[in-house]
Amino acid sequence: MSRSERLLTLIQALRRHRRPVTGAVLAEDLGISIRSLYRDIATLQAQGATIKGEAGVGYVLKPGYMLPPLMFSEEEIEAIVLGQRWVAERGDESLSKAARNALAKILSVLPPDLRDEAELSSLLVGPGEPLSVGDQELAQIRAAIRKERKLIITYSDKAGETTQRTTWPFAVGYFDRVRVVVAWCEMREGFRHFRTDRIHALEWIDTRYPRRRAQLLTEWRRSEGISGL
Amino acid sequence: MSRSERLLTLIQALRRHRRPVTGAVLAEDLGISIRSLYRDIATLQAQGATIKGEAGVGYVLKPGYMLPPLMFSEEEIEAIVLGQRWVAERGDESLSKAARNALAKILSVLPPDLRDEAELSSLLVGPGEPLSVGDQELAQIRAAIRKERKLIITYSDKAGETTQRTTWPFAVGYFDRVRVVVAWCEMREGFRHFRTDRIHALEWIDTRYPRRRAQLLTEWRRSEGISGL
DNA sequence: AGATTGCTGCCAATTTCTGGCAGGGTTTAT
DNA sequence: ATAAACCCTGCCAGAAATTGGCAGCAATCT
Repeated sequence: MSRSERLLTLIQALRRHRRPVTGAVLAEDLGISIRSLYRDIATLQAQGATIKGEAGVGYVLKPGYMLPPLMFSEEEIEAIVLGQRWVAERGDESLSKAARNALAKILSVLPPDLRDEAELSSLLVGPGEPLSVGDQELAQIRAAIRKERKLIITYSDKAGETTQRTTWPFAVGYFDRVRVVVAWCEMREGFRHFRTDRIHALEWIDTRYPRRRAQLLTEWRRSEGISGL
Repeated sequence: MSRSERLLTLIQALRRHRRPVTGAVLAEDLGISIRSLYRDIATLQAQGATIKGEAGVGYVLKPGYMLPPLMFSEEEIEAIVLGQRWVAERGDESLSKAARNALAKILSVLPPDLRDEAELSSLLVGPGEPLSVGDQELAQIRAAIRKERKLIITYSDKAGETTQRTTWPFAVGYFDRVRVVVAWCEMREGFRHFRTDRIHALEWIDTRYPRRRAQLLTEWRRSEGISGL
């Protein structure tokens, strides 16, 4: 196994363990000595991987995605740049920032001539309608989704009636003018859609909901007759 | 210089030359022997780079972007997935395909557990308004922009008057419901915006327009009072 | 036909990588 | 406070990979 392959294997090994892992265990996994492991960790860190090593504890990998070298066509890069510009323009503040960071990371590794090319990429995103109310809460909602946490929301439906519901949020739909939270509603015992601009209040309760997000998503898709992706 | 650095340098060296370059020249550039160069080329090809070598001619790199290993945070990957889904949904056919390919490339290199996570990413893009007319031509327009070629368009303005104009297209703006081609108009001697759904006919003439795309873009930005990006 | 160039196998010299050791520093547990 | 576990670095000899030269074949261009 080449060294560069091994580095990817190391990332995956780190990811498998949620709790801190000692270097000795990782070295055993990879079939290398501790000394080499330290060198590999250092190399990964130099490449931008966020591996934290604590004396007396072990290593933890800050959740993230390490991508190996990749080749994209011109048009694929155009699609990526355009997509990130759209998210930067239309996403909530936190997601927008992530999009700008991701784009900056990609651009920063391109040779200067290509970077200019991509920065000046000719695909532009027009400003959207002013952000609908409730966009600030979107970051919170996305966090709840990622952590599979229950969310109590105060919601006004189309008829104007306001209710308070405990929900299991698992997706956000981005439409041109509105964002919609897709969730299981405990009150109605069914899937419900909530426009973010009709959500008045959000309460995060630190309780994990009893189902897996992915499973809810596929079930909801089936119930709505939406094919995969 | 480590080998992996050198491989990136090689990509850049290949890109600088538009015409085929012989291995001997590249080896000279990098300060390595021909023999090692052949090995480096093979390694890059194995990593997905599209380098074509023809006996008696030399090497050419199919235009594209080679990215070194990159680390993204969870949120950054969410932004990328969402962005590509948006482009896949809203872009013209060719760009949409590029977005799907780019996404597939990224997903394919993730370890299985993360791939599921990303595939099932909870950020969804709603279907847009039905694609405005003229979307088929967008791929052509983008190609003209990339190659800095003149474009003769038959256009109906807001008042309904139809004219034929020779234009130098340099950007496309993506709005919620319309796409707008930004171009220098020879007839009006100024920057003009053309909604794609009001373009009736397109004629590609294989003449390069006399200005650089990037320069047109920055000038147009200044004239419109738009800050960079 | 001859020149140019891509491409592969082989092998010795060179360079890099590796693993063990020794020692220092920090955190956790007792 | 002491001990144990662990991260981290420098050093060095042995192991492994890389490199460059050579020889030879195939495809392409003039």
